[in-house]
Amino acid sequence: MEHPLIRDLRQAGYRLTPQREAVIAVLGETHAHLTAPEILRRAQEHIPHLNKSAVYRALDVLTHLSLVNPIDLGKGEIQYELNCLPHHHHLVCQQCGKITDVGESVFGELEKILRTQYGFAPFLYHFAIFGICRACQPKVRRTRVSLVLARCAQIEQPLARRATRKRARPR
Amino acid sequence: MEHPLIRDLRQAGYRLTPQREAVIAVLGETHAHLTAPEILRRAQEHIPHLNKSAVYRALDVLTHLSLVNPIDLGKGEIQYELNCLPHHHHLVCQQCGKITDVGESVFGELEKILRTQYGFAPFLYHFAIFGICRACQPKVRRTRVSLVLARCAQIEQPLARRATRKRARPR
DNA sequence: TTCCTTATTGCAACTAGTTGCATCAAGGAA
DNA sequence: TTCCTTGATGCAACTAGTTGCAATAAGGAA
Ligand SMILES: [Mn+2]
Ligand SMILES: [Mn+2]
Ligand SMILES: [Zn+2]
Ligand SMILES: [Zn+2]
Repeated sequence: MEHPLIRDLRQAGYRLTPQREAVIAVLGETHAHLTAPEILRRAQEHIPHLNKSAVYRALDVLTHLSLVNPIDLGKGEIQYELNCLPHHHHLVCQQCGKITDVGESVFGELEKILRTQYGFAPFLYHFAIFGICRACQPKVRRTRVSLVLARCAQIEQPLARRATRKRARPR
Repeated sequence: MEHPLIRDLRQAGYRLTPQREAVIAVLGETHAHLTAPEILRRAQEHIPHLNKSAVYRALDVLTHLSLVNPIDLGKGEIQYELNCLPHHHHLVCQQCGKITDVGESVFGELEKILRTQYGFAPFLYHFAIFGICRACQPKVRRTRVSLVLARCAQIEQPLARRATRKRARPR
């Protein structure tokens, strides 16, 4: 019988092509977060001369059908995963990089407010919420940064990327 | 006297360069959301031979200091704005594209939960929340899409981009 | 099964964004 | 004011992602 994602794709009026099938297969083979170039590379094991445009377009279609979630964990790359239940979200510490998974219930109240007060039906599939984890909060200097105050204690440390570059070539 | 953002930049140990000053000036001149290429173009009116790397790196620094917010409204481009108080967020309808601004209070309960249950201090500066607006909800077909059900009524319509391409060349 | 419509692909040319390294200059120290 | 340290820039070469168009093929109809 047919993969449920493929059924949904067809039901939405899209055609099933070997290219899309390969992308779905790659995403179905793992529960990890994959970048588009990674997906391209793996899908080429199924279809050797698969073009990158087809992959990007397939990911667009699947994302717009909410069959796939795009994820930005602040690493400077977008990752993709199948949209599975139950949904989960990630707390990303800007200081140490630690990622904590949380269930979908944290958005319960937000969803209620948006539905009742705004009549808006939100898609709360997979969020990355940036901030400072418990362990890092004492380490973060209590600098007052312009308009963003107390409530949002600020980071003072240079970017991970820049720091890396620095260490790599101390001259 | 000194611009507060520049004071914050210095206080965090970064140097003030004409390049960074130009980027800050461009963002300060407008309250609109600007893309990196737009910022580059405008900043080159201040510094004609300004290099794009400097702009991207300046935006990185300002973002990591939370002086600037990067914004993804689902248009396939990242926009930037100064991080001003009071914070606001956007509800983006996936069906008609309508964008509704909401205040920061919608995240009140979420922030409380993350702080008390997880000890996590979130940065809730500027979010885009995707979903379906009140007006579009009747239009959205009640298709059951794989694992994502009832609660998350699904979109069946092709992407805006692809639709455009389609209309543009009906052959 | 064959045909037809048109969605989808591959491709090429493009824009966006990243990175390593040599050079430059901000800004603190003397 | 001059010097020095080292953070920041410019550049070039790269990867990531987008787009218009001609060719292809999915899948419905006959
Ligand atoms: Mn995840
Ligand atoms: Mn905004
Ligand atoms: Zn941390
Ligand atoms: Zn709408």
